[in-house]
Amino acid sequence: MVKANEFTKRFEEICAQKGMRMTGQRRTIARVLANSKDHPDIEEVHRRANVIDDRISLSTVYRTVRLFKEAGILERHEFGDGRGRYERTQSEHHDHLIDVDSGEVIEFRDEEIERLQQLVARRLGYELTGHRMELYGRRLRAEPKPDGE
Amino acid sequence: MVKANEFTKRFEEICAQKGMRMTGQRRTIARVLANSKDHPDIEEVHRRANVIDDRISLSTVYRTVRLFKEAGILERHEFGDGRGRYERTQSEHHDHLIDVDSGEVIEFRDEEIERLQQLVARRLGYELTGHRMELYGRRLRAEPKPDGE
DNA sequence: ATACTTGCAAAATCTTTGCCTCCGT
DNA sequence: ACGGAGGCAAAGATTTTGCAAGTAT
Repeated sequence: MVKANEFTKRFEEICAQKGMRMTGQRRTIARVLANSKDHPDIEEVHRRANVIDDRISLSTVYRTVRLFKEAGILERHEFGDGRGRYERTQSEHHDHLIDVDSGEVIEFRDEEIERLQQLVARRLGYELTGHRMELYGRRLRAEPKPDGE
Repeated sequence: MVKANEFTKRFEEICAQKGMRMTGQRRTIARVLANSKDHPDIEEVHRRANVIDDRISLSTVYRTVRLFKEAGILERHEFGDGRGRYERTQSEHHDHLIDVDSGEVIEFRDEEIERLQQLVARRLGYELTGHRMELYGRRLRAEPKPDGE
């Protein structure tokens, strides 16, 4: 919730800047994404937006999410299942570890890996412009962890 | 070409083992994949297979590729464009760097990153079962490299 | 009032599946 | 001959788009 307003504010700036209109639908979708701490797919964003306003169509969610993505304030991931999963861009980049049994997604950041990726790219004659990394794993032991799904 | 026969042979073993039939289509598709050093999508596999035998349908390519994938002798990647890209499983795992300008795919392997991925997973309480890593980059300078695409 | 947005339905992609025929064993 | 395999077309799943109507500025 801390950076939620920041997300919405930044989006409003971008809208104003590009002559795009700040509509109720966009505001709602921005709010949904700003408050999402997980990685919802489009259907899920649609579902959550519809809790606030059930007159938002799936197309609009697709179109709005595309806007956010193009504005760089939203990132798209793919975690194995076919559809795209979205998450707002954070100041600190991070990667994901997916629990192959539960589907749970854990975020992490490893400076050393980040550094090595730059290095590998340079060694191959490239300037790194981005990367995707997902680790898939199975929980070790049964540490007490009450949450299901 | 070195391991091409190995791929086909292994597939024939798997077929025999599971009571699956060694058909002309499968043989052809296996041959195409065995000889592909790049990362063709299904359409491309279909196209290449049709050069050898134009009576292979797209469905069959999909079905056969799925078989290969399930048998573990073929890997599926996604390099940003929506469709799946395939490559036969190599003895040595490797990752990919995608040239964001040309789409060219460069394979590489970095032991240190591999090691760190294991470490990160374990640190988070997981046993690493797999991973996906793609670097996206832009070529530095114009080093003499004769091949275009 | 203008032109950006939306909803809806249709279309576009990529992939899977039903069904009947065909072929490997 | 039996049952797996293939071709074809239809169906699925996800995402995009055309168009007429609605709305922010």
